[in-house]
Amino acid sequence: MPNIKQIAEAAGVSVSTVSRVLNNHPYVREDKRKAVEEAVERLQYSRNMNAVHLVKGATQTIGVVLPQINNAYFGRVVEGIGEQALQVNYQLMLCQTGYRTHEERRALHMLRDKIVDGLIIVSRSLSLNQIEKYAKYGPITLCEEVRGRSLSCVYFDHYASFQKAIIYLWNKGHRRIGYTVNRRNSASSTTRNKAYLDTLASLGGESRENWIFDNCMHLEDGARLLTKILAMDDPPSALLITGDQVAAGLMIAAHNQSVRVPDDLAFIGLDNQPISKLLGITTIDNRLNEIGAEAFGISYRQITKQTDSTIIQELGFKIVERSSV
Amino acid sequence: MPNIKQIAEAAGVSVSTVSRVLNNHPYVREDKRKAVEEAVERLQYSRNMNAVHLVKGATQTIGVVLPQINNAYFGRVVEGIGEQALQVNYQLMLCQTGYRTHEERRALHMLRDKIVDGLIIVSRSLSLNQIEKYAKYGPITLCEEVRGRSLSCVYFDHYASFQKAIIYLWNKGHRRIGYTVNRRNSASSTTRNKAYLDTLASLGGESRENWIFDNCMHLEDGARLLTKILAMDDPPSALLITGDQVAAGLMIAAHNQSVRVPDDLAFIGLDNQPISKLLGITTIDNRLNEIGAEAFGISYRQITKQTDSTIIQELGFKIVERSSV
DNA sequence: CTGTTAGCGCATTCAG
DNA sequence: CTGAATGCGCTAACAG
Repeated sequence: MPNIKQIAEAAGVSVSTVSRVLNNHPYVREDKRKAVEEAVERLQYSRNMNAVHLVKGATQTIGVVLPQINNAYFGRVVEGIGEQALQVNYQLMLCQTGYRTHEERRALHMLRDKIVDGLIIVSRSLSLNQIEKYAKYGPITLCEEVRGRSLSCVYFDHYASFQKAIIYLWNKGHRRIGYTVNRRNSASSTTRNKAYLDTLASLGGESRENWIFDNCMHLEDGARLLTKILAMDDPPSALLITGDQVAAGLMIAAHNQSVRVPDDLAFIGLDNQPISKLLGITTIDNRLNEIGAEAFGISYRQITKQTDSTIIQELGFKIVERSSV
Repeated sequence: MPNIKQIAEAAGVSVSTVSRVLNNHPYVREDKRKAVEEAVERLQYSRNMNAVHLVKGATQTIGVVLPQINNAYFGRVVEGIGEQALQVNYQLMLCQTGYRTHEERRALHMLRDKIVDGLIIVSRSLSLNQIEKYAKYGPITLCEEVRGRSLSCVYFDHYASFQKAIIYLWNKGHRRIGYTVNRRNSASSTTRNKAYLDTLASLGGESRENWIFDNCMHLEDGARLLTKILAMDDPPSALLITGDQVAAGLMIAAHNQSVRVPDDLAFIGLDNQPISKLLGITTIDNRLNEIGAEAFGISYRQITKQTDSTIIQELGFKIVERSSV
């Protein structure tokens, strides 16, 4: 592998001239440019980007932190990030954490150690305090609502969406409303719980602790959920399911066990995944692709100094009516 | 951000000594080591990994090339890759290509330009000839059968699995057997077509061009497929569906339209995804996670020079009997 | 328009 | 066990 110096020699110019043609600078005489291009071609030269990264102090790479890549929810978000990254020639470094704080910290270190120029944290275990410590090394964007910190974020309003969904169920006649969460102690779960309690209180409805179901993340969890509900003395008549995968699992299991939807059990999903359409599940479209796309946009603008302050961006949502309620 | 030189000064030692403690070298006097560690702590020092990458000529990063990340098939493979990478402290660079050769080439350039130490190509559009040109820059591993080239691979036997599945359907009494493919002109599709023709010929069965359905990749494609089949004069009675997402879409659509499975239409899926279990779809378990894990292992061994020659590895598969046949 | 030169930050010989 | 010196490959300021 030749280096820039050898190209310079071969072309009979200086290294700076080579660098100039490599970087498409103007003000290079045409014959010298040709000579360099010829030498590059002949010697099969290619830049060592690590040297470029070192001298530029940037890598054109942003890190994406998420618990697992093989997941419909995260997949959509990353897809959104990836599409935007492509547009501006940025690379994506994937950090699969499994919600282990050790791995999340490793990702943060990549920012500190200049392996990535910025970080998008799609979901996390680490506290915001821990994360914020690394903000001085580069822009960090979270996919959840974060205020009053040196962290940017893009999110959709969990509170409002829950509220709207509960009212929707209420207006359809449901009075025994429950919901599922992915992890009970996550930031969004806290918000949702508040929305649940507030909204039912304001409607004069009842909320029950045992109508809240934890650890619902995957398809199988939906099937498990049905089993649990069927065994209850006081089952809810309607559920907010935070994720269409779980909703799909629930729908299929209901079918298998001849539980009628929505008559015996009604529910509303989340994410508007393709499967919810096929199964006729009423869901909330929260524009996951856009969340990813915006998260990248924010990081990018900050990296390229188009803006200095942290950015807080909320995206809208809407209920997609189908036939599970 | 301090650099190694400033740490050396602060600790009253030379840069080489700092470098030694940073890299856990033996033969550093305890008091000097302490002094360095103290300085690192106090000045909040962290290495600029780009400098390390430059001097070491490696980045501990491998690139993963795939058309789209938001996909159950690729998700499983990447998950397998990621888990292994974590074990040995390697990073993953994601290259979402959308099967655009331009983007695939960009990934190849990352190898050439020393951004990544190796490449795993999960699926591609580019020809093997094009890809092979880059093998001199670092190990490239494909997730498909490739022989007689300077490329490694890990795969499961499409031919044998198709053969076995067809015989399985045949033994269940089916005589009108068709199949679906993702992209008609991909490497695996060619192999499958051969297996289809060979096996049916050897059984004395019939194979028909219009029993082969192209562009079947996603859930929705399964629903579309059913519509197509229902409109045929001579529909197949059984199908090999190359992907459980498509099989799931087909199953759900069949349910919605009161098509009885397996009586009116039987089929066997592929990938043994969670949804196939829930829907009772007979499928082929081709160990996608392991394909990813092995692909990483191969790359890793080659990068670390534990082996020199290209590696060709085949993984087994088995039919998982459920109730769609 | 072009070449010289001084770094970017670190690892690593080679003497001692 | 330690430090001085060299080089990894490239960019950019500077002087011409």
